Amino acid sequence: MVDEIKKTAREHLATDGANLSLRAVARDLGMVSSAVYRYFDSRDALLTALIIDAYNDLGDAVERAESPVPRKNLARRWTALATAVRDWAVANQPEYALLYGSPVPGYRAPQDTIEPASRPVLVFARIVADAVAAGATIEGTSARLPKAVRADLAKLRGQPGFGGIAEPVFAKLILVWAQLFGLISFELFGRLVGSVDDNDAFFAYFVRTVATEFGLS
Amino acid sequence: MVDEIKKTAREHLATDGANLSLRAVARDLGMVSSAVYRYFDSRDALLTALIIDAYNDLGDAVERAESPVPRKNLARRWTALATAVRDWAVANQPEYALLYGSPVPGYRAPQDTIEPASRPVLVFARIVADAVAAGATIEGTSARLPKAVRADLAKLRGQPGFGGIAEPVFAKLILVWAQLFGLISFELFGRLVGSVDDNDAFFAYFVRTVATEFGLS
DNA sequence: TGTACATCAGTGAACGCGCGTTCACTGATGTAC
DNA sequence: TGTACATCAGTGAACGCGCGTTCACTGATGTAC
Repeated sequence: MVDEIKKTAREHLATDGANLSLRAVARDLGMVSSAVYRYFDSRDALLTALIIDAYNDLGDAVERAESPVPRKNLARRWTALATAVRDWAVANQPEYALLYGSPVPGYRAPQDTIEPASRPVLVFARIVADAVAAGATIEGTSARLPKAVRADLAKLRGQPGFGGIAEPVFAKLILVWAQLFGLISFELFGRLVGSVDDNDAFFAYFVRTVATEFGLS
Repeated sequence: MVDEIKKTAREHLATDGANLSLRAVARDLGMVSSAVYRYFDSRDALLTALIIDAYNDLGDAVERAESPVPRKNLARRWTALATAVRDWAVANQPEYALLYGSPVPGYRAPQDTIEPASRPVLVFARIVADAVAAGATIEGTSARLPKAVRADLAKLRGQPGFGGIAEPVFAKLILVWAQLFGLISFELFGRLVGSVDDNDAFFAYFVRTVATEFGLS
């Protein structure tokens, strides 16, 4: 039943975005609005459940795409990762907007969204770490990194999954990650209309340029 | 009076986001809700006015920052541009979310938002065109550009402001533009929390790396 | 096999609130003669 | 200088709708003896 409610709520995301109506969801299910309270404490609790599910769904998709690729084939691992993120975003636009668009007014994401939210970037970090270990030359890492940034990034080196990534590479990782999501947002939010029409081809090109920048092969 | 309404509506953007309430705005102004209809045809018309104003405000800020820089100093022009975009976004977060965040559910942006929306990227295009004219070497433009993308971008070459920018450079321009907004969105929407704390320093670093990639000096 | 009881998913009415939009109107201000 | 009139910003009530949340409840199902 919880799943039934979430499924219907997910459909409503498409039309209502984050101002999802609990009553409308109940109506669609043929129940009375108060019945939903047996399964979710409040509208925000339902929204949180949807957000966590969406993060995990994306995390699953990414890991499912990347893990079967041979560890040594770094370029294909990166391609699988990036493509999986975009494919998921295209297939689940309302969820993507919920996760990566404007914050929902008045909604504070609770702590338990953090872990699922970080799954895709951890996959990327592993690829980059493996590239570094394999001796890849990474472009755009030779500029003097400001002390403050270096200190910020140094804190993360201790965390599992980030070992071996030097600060300038880490900075590059974040910049490329922002680029990936910036590009997907541009595409989905209609900012490429009028310049790029073949989004598949453009994205593939982007993926290739990044592979080159990271010296992946 | 129109300005008064828009000013109050802008304040409401901060708390309500795009589901701005016309009645709440009227209430704040000490008028009755129907009075607003003397100035705006509907809630959507008010929203459109806010969007156009925001685009123009950003456009003004960008042009004001970039235009006093000597034409030959390409790196400083790019820095002025990028910094102006971010400064504006930081200072006007609700407006930024309205323009560059998730699309408003049920709202279709009318045609007259297009021209103001393109002002900042045109400034960037001019800088890139000047760099090309000055013989700069631009990184990440040597990969084979897919035919479909090449065709898409070729269409834009005829338009004023884009002359002289070859397709691979154009592709790079778009990718960097997506990166700029991706990074600003990450910062404002809280996705850098826990990795980068000193956002100013990190952004400055980003700006420098891009200047290098474009061979600006 | 039959009865008594507990569980619990879902009901229905209500609270108190908000919204966008319409419509006939008031009443102050400015203009024309 | 004084009167008649038009303009028009803003009013107030109403329409019809939606919302999240609460609360006492019904009634079917399953369990225990």
